[in-house]
Amino acid sequence: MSRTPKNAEIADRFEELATLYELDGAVVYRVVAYRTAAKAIRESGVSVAEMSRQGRAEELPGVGKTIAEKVSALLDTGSIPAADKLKLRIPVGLVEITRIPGLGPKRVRQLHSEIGIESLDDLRRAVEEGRLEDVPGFGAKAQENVLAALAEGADAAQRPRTLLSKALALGEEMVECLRAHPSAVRVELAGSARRRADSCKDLDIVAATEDADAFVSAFRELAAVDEVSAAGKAGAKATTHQGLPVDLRIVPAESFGNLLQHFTGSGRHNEALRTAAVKRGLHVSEYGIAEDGTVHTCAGEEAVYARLGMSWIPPELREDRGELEAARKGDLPALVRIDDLRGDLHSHTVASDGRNTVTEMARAAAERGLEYLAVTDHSATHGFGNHVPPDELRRQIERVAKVNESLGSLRVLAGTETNILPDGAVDYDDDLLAELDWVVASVHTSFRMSEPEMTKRIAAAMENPLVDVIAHPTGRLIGRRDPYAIDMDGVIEAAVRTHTLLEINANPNRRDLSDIYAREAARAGVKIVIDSDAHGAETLANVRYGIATARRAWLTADDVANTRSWEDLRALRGR
DNA sequence: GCCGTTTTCGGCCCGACTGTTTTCAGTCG
Repeated sequence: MSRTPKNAEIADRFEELATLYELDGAVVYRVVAYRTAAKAIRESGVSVAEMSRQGRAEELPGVGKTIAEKVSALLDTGSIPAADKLKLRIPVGLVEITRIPGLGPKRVRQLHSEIGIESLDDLRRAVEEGRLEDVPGFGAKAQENVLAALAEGADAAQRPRTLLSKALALGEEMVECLRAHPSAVRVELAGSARRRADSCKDLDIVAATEDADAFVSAFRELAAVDEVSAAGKAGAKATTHQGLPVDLRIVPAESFGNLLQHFTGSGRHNEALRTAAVKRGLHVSEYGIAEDGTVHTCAGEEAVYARLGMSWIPPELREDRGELEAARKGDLPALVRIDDLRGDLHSHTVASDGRNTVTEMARAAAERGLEYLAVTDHSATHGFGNHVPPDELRRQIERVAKVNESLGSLRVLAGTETNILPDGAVDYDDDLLAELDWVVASVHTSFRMSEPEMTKRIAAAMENPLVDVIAHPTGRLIGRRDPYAIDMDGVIEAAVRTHTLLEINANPNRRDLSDIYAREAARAGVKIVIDSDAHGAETLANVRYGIATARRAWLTADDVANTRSWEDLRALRGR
């Protein structure tokens, strides 16, 4: 690899290696070890390539001497010798076949050894020619399944995920309706929606009820529910009109806590939780905690964690990123809450591409209980919506001053979201920027620069003492656009040096910084700003998704700059 | 292959579902 590979690229290579080992029949624990390492590499907030060069790769959980050496080899030579060797024996086409649901490593191996399948094309021909029937264990159903998967295309296994905002809107509405049902005892949203992940594969609802049949009937009748594929006393499976699968589980009230804990996940969190429990002689499942043949059930989640010797863990932290150890030691952070926010420092008005006036936005912010709102319309070279040329920005400053005279306690800050040009300059003169209360800078053009160029570009903007915060620092759109090539370690370093703040943009499509990067930035001492980037009064409420990301990033109120009064916040800046 | 509130060696989460091997291995979440 000639340039520095990203964590995701390194992780992909180890995922592939894990599958190759799996196809080769290696012991499952070795395979699991590679998958665990791949996940740690993918989720590292700092560059694993850089860590490896510093000889620090083994600091990653699940990365030991062997895998650290393989990372190093990958960086030096562009490939992992063990993978090259395996590929001589195992066609890489088999790796693709394992992505077909129902076809795991054992059965794919069998296809290879029995009838010489080496690729998806081979598999298609074999089914068409009826040769699958020669393979023991492959009946009519298996052939049907393979044909269906092939018909859906290579990406069949990668179903589109639903953005958290959409999943939550549906899930919360359903839960609210179900709670209103007379037989409802407890109803909670579980799964990735409860953990506030970026996106959700499905919705999980856990309920305790006095009349399961009536409750399931009510579930079938929910406005959001389209098709119900299975229903019984234990729950139901359905799909919403948007095609989002919903899983309802009905459980006895006395073990509601066990089930809620189990179905909230994540899988990794539960796995780590159970591994640790086994060492204390406890066996955890969704039905209870078994100890010496006795199964203890828990009505609430707190009791589950308490029995395992730790404090209750907020769902946003349940990703096996150190939360279990912290909970055992009583070291969990006091996560930032939406009520901690005292201001919003990124919003738009009709001056650029917003839908409301300064006054309307200010009133809406005041109604949300905020003390200050920065109006930060797009700058002169924005390229879509209305431009705000320097003269117009000066008029906006006057407008803001007038609104402040007529308004109650909320303070409107005159600001801008100025463009970071390809050379790192911003597109207003310093004289004008100096007249503003608050300057947001961000990238909206020339996304396809090389990583060093993009990093240099953003660092250069941070060097300008009048730039207070970098908005949506990676430019990602969840599920639609990858982050632009950028070295976040370099950006964080520059932020520390220049006292520039970094934003968690709360737009549910962005949530940028991500939880991973926000955690890394805060660890490095960078203060984080959580902004709505509202383009209308109603989207000021989007800060909830920014708070969700911040909580997933382990941030406390102190880590978040806009939990402070405006006077305290302005003192944090690099000006 | 990794790791240490039983361990530097010997373990490594738990249960449901599926298809088809009539007793369970493989796969999945």
